[in-house]
Amino acid sequence: MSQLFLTNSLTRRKEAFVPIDPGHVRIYVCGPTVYDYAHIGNARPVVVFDVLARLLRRLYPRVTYVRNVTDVDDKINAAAKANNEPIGALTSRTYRAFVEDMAALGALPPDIEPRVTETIGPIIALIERLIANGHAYVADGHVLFSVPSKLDYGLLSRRSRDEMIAGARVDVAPYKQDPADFVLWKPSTPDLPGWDSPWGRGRPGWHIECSAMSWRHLGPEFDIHGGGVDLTFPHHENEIAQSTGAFPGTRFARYWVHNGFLMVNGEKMSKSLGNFFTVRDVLKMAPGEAMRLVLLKTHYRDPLDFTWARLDEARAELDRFYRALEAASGGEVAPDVPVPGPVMDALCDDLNTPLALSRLHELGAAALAGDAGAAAGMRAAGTVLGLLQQDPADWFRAGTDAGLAAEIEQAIAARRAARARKDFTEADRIRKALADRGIVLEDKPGGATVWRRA
RNA sequence: GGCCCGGUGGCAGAGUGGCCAUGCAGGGGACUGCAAAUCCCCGUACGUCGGUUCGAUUCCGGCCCGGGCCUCCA
Repeated sequence: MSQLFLTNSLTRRKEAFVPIDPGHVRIYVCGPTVYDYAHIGNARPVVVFDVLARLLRRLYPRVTYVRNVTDVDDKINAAAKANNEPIGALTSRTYRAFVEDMAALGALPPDIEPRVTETIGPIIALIERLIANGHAYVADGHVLFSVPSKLDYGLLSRRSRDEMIAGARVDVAPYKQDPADFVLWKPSTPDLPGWDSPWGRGRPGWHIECSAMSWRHLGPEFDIHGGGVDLTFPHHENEIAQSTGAFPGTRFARYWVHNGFLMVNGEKMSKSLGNFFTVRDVLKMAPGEAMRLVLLKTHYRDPLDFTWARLDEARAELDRFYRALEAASGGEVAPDVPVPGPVMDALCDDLNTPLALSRLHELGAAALAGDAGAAAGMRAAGTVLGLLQQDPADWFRAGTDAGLAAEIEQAIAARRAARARKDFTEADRIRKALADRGIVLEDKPGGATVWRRA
């Protein structure tokens, strides 16, 4: 069995992955806050950790992958108010859209998708433990985490408490004992979501939910915690403080895995710059599989610059992959074969998807030369990468209804007749007319003509 | 200001102390009625200045540039 290596943000080094329980690997990833359609930056961790989960399932007998759904949040409250829509309606509608979009990107659902609204009990229990352990205090209706009470605070982000305060942009509320302290529980107004607690009606702070949900579903200590680099501080740092503070002697997550930031046209994606794209925007321009490939063409830790040219390039690469599958196996799905070693090795080396893809291209070249085994290997590799699982015919001709398909076949027949009588002007006119509608014809050696979308 | 990433050929993007990445785009050729696809061939690549070394894109240091975090953010 291949040995998996992962870059652990805690040590900043690539380490051999050794699970706590080799019989059951447990991973937690920060999921979406459901207040609006997912943007392409949201899609990156989903796809990256989908590949990691698929890989872990190949390597270990049992994997539990937990990704939370944040359905209590100030942004949600604000969006619901702006839309004049009940909060529950907004979150369930947005969650459904998220599920659809991520499925379009080929991401499998996690094993468990806990919601904050279903985790209030564990959140309160966790806060009570923190108070009992001297890491939290009640002040002015709030419960706050006492950062100075945790001597090891700042290990993940390598930031001392003094450095944080030097940033001077922390909100120094009067009820805080220390400027670095953060909210675990805060009072709620009657018009906003709230739950009864020992500290009155209120709602949880942002960070506590992940500590509570991971604890509930994976225990106080588990293998991998994933998320975007931008969450390293303060979110992940605070999660560690909360969880290890509530359960002294435990280490919370053993491996912290962070995906790099996504930019658009060299700039940070933002609504004000006009370069903000949702997954839906992209899906109007290209198949989800092409967007997935864009996300996997860059190593997960590196910054990724999204451009429409890259999306086109990814589609062109997939054309070649599917052509190879079609050439070697006629589109037949091969029986279960192992993932080719070179691909597996690349993925096990800190999820090196760009290298794995280059090896997929090498298999593609062999498949184009007629090597059916290479094609089967591509399919197998695709099960880990979440690519190449379609029938090539669907990839090349998806989105055309039966009527259009029949029309194209008619045009092909007419062109065949024209070619038979050497009327190449007419034959080329027919082909040009189809090309103008995005349909490309290919004359095969045997005399057959096939079509595909451009 | 503090902490942290990254700078590879037209573009994207791996990797390595001395020899091929890979893909896309481009040029030439084969094939084709012409195309498309495929195959073959081609292009001074490693931010910069020093250091270590027989030899550095690869190791070390300074500098320059880009980006992230320090506030909601994947």
